[in-house]
Amino acid sequence: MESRTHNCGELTKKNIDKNVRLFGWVNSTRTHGKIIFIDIRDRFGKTQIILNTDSLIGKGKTLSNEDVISVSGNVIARSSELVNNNMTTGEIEVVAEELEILNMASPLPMSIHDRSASTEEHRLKYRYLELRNSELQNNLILRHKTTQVVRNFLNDQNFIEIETPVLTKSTPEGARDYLVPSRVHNGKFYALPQSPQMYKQLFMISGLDRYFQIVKCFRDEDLRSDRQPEFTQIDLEMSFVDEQHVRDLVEELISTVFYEVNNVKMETPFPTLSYKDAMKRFGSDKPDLRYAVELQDFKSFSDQSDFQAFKSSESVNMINVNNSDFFSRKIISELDTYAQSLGAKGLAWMKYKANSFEGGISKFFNEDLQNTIASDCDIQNDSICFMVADTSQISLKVLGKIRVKVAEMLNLCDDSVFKPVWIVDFPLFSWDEDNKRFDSVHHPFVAPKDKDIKIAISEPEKAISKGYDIVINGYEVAGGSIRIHDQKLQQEIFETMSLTKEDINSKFGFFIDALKFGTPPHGGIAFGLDRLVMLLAGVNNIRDVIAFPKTTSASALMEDSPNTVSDEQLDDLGIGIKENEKNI
RNA sequence: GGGGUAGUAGUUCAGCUGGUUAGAACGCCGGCCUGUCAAGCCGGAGGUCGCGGGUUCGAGUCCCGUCUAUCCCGCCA
Repeated sequence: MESRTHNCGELTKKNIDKNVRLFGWVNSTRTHGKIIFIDIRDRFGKTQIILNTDSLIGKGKTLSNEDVISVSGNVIARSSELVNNNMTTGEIEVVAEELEILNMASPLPMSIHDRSASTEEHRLKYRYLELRNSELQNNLILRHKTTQVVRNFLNDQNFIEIETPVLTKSTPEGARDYLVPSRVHNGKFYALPQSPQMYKQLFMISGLDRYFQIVKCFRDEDLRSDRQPEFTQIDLEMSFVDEQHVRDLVEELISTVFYEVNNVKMETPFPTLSYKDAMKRFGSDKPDLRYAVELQDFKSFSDQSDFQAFKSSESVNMINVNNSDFFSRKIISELDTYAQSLGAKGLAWMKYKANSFEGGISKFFNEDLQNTIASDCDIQNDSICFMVADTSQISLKVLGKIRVKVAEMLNLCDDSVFKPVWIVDFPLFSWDEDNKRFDSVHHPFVAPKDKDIKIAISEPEKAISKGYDIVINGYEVAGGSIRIHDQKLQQEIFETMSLTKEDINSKFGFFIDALKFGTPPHGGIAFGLDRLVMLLAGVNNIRDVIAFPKTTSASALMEDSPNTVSDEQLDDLGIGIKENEKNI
């Protein structure tokens, strides 16, 4: 095969009169009898080819889209009226001397120029074709750039990249594990890692000091637009640090990534919110700070009103947004339905126009009270208030989701703006009402604040952790903590979570054992790479930044996995499938 | 596990309160055309209306079930 002299995206006026050879796919052909235009495409771009001799035209007529061709010819300038400013190569064209069809393509089952012209089901089945689309290719290139920047940055900071096992051990905490049956040990199973948590802590015990890895993790839980069953973490851990050391490094890493990949300058230090404040002000532990709307405590006002339904509620919160005219009966009703689907009894509202409240529940508030509310809550004319009354937890959570929904409806989010925020001071434990026991808010290895070490055991619900999350534009992009390095405390934390001594020993025994042989203070963080790239790419779907993603039911439509296996394979593993589970 | 939306030609969609032979665009096949750039013009082929059942003289349309995709709740230490 002849050598390619240039790719399809690099020829410019500088190459005029050069003889070149291009390889690529037929992007489109335009036949005009005695002249044929072909756009030849590769990953780097498109170039217009001219066929204008009888033999080339004969060959050109047989071309169809996506045929793979090789063209050699001369680069010529286009006259000014023929320049195509939409193409980087639009100032030139190549007059073909030779055209070779390397491989003909069958008609494609989908358009590669317009992704929206096919259903996602169809696009996933022919993902290798969808990946010819430049938008999707750009996302993968962006992902590549991101990991390159991360590797360089961490390498410069003395981190070393170390791999951890993929066949590992199931643990009782956390998400459901993906299991891999063992042939050699019939009846036993490996688990795929939910994260390399214990391994990276063991690296610190080993004295490796600074570790990172860009690594696949697996969680067998139900999916969302920002969740895949297998996803990639940028995982890192460092020794002899406290929260501020990790956070400083992570801020530098993030701002370096955003600057080098997207040319976006981020201000450091990032703002910080306590978990408590985040819930109170935004009704979420992953608030989108691109819009200023905040929740307000409305209980003291509603208690003075005649609205009985609110008086009996533990908590009433309110958000206020502009553009009251946008909120028609229909839109309000949609929001009410949404609020109810989230567990609220309903969504109350009233509009503020010409210095008084109207509609919704406004009639329960007398004029004096209305004036007090307007001034105390800083209500502007032509705005609307939404209120949810319930337990504090439900009221905040539901209104937090309404806040996001309303911002979406009003287009308050600018995708070119990035607002990072640290969420800190999480509780160490949450009470699991179903199982009547304490559960880690992050995971069992998170250290309590120094002042809370004692109460972590005596009054677990009051202890605050050394955990921290990074939230950007409403997405939890990274989460980490300072870890427990004291063996006794680790043991006690497990016991606080009502794990039996046997369970602790069989699941975590090796790890607790390791802690006693000289464990340095250490901590780290893990980024969701897919979500980070999602933000950088300005898309709101994790599948758009993954080459071969799975559907929301965790199947792969292209290769049709998961799939059944032969009886021989099952026999080897000592596994039988229950009859009623077959063929479904 | 629960709720919403969608499934009709190769692809994306239209198809009204049930009624003759299920339409359009793009793609495909054939023809015309020397300046197009998602080229244009003329002609043609192409359908198990997701699947199963029911109601009806008659179902793409109504009812029940089911499958798939997607969004959300639960879930995701």
